[in-house]
Amino acid sequence: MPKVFRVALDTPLRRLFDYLPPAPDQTTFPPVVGARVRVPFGRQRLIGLILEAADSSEVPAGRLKPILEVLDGTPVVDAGALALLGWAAQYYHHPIGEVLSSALPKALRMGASAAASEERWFATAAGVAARAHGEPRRAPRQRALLEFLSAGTAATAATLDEHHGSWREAARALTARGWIASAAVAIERSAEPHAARATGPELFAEQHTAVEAIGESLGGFRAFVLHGITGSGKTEVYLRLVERVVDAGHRALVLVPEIGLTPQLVGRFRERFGVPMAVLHSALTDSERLGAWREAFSGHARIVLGTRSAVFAPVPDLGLIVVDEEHDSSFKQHEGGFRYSARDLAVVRAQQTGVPVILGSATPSLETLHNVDAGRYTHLRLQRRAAHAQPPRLILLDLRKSAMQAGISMQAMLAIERHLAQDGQVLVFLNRRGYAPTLLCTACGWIAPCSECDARLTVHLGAGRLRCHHCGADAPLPPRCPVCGFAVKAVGQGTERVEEILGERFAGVAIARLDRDVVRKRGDMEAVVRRMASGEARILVGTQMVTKGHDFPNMTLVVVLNADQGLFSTDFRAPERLAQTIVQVAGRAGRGSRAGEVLIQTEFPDHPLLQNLLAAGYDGFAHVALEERSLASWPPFSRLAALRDSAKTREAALAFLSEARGLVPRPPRGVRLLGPVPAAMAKRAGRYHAQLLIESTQRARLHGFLDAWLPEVEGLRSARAVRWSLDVDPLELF
DNA sequence: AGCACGCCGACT
DNA sequence: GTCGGCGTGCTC
Repeated sequence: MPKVFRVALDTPLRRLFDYLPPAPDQTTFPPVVGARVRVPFGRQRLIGLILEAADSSEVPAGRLKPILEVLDGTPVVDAGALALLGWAAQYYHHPIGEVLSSALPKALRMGASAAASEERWFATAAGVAARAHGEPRRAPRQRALLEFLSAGTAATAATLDEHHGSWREAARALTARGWIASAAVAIERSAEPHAARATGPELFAEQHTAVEAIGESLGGFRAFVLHGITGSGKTEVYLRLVERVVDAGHRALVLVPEIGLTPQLVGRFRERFGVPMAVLHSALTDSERLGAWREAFSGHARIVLGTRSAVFAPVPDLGLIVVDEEHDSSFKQHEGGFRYSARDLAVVRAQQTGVPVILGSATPSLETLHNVDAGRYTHLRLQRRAAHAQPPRLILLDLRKSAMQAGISMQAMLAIERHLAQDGQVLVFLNRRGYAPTLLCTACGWIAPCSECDARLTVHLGAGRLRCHHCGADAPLPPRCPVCGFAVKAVGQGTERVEEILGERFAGVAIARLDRDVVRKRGDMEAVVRRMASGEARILVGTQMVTKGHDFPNMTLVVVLNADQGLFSTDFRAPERLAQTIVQVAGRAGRGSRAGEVLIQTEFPDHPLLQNLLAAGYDGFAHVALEERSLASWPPFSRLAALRDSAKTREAALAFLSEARGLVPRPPRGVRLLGPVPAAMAKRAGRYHAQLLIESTQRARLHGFLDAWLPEVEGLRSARAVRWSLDVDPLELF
């Protein structure tokens, strides 16, 4: 046996810890790489993962402690998963222990068994003998239970529930006398026969070409961009390929954005395939998550479908990875310590595993399109819409020349009226929830501020509250100005107010709203979707949430109330986000046989971005945007990392980053440090935020620099006074 | 990150 | 006289 085991622990320390083998004992498994261990750590006992076995340690022998217990007989993290997690730890410059722990469900980190097991009850030899003598004589329930357990094989709790009602008390009494016992037994799942499954629709030529191209690559790595306009049938392409993979006895991993993992999508997969599926998303409870992980780990699930963190799910004999809506920002973890891109890691995983990966989107990210240009990804297009669907017509409405009613122009109102009269449904898109973004005093000009953020409080009229959308602060809506006592008024529009205005204007027409305030719990979103699908509601008002997933064949008009947020942002990604949002929301129109109309309200109808998007579509936009990125040397033509921090004062936040920068008065060739600067919204939730950008045109240079620099940054005294984090490939810059 | 140890203010 | 503030140091 190796003399020491190197263990990764869930601490921010960037190193492994060496332990001696456990004392010989029947209760512990032999230690192997990939198994969990319980170890002493300072005064604590932690669960970690064995990453290496070695014959010697740098640590003086006297300081080494033995492993207390090995929790797994076989690795819970196999060599393939370790390779991916190791890659991620290096690339995102994050401690391996924390990276590993983000890949394992909480229940496993707490010591739960990796294999599903269930409690089984059986009669002991003493029990069988006792029963033969007619025991127990005076307890009929106990006698019935003992008789039942003596007769057959070990019974599950479910079986006993069925035959003996409330049997637990009798079981306790029999257990006390040593006549019966229970044990946790691993659940053995028989391979389920492939149930009958639905056959898909016939493929269009383009879909067929895509399926064939990707199908030919099964068995080896290749990255495909499935670039298909909304309604062109990307999902059908995924389904066909997943089918091939599953039929060949392999397994598929499908990643979807946070909001995209709807019961609708899960239902579509379930209907299609009569095979077990594991579904992983953020709304699961710890035990549900453990259950889904076990389904994946055991190989019982043939398809693993999940959001961001599912990229780390165990999938034995993986044959294909799909990333749907690859441009979606929810694939990038942007909070907490370990900030990774599940889309990028999916490509790495596919490469390491030697399987194809499909990145699907109607609006691929510029990074992805750049990879196409560079020849790294294969571009497959779906340009035809299903059935006889026509592409929607996009029209800019000049707000400067329009009479307005609470943010809605007269032309838009008339168009809504017209489409309703023709039995169409209407989508009104506004990326701002609540009733109004501002509460203003009409006398003294006071504006309700958040005391903890550099932001205004949003009016939520229905709830009668003022809320901060940045820190969650929540206060009653004041009836009068707290400063001068005069009347206050809500200024500007949110979805709640738009719903109200449209309700007044189109009395008798049912209106549905879809935003984070409406969708609070499971099933809320489906309820809204059902109201629209049934035709009961005919106008849908919503935020970003409406851009994902749902098809309303009767939706003939889309109104974008405000396209201007983002036209003049300092964030270099703002135009990309705006173009994606407009194209995605426009794609909601006209999916049936009727042509759709899309009205975009703007004060800047001549803005090149909008003009270009209308004239040349998303492709034209992307082409120009990539040129601009290239000229300015922004990603994907350079690589970025952001060192961010927050502190109780602005000075402290800036001081740490300045010191960090001061460590390298002359950065290495090809690496630039930009900042530090306060964040755009410097104060958030009572803390001051700032950031320092690190830029390089070459990835290797950037990472080489970070490798050398970060340990020094970590050691700074001022690092203790702030909360800091490193974000590699940041999406949001300010 | 935890969790200790270690010295200086307001309370039973 | 103690309870407790968070500065500093360590974890195989």
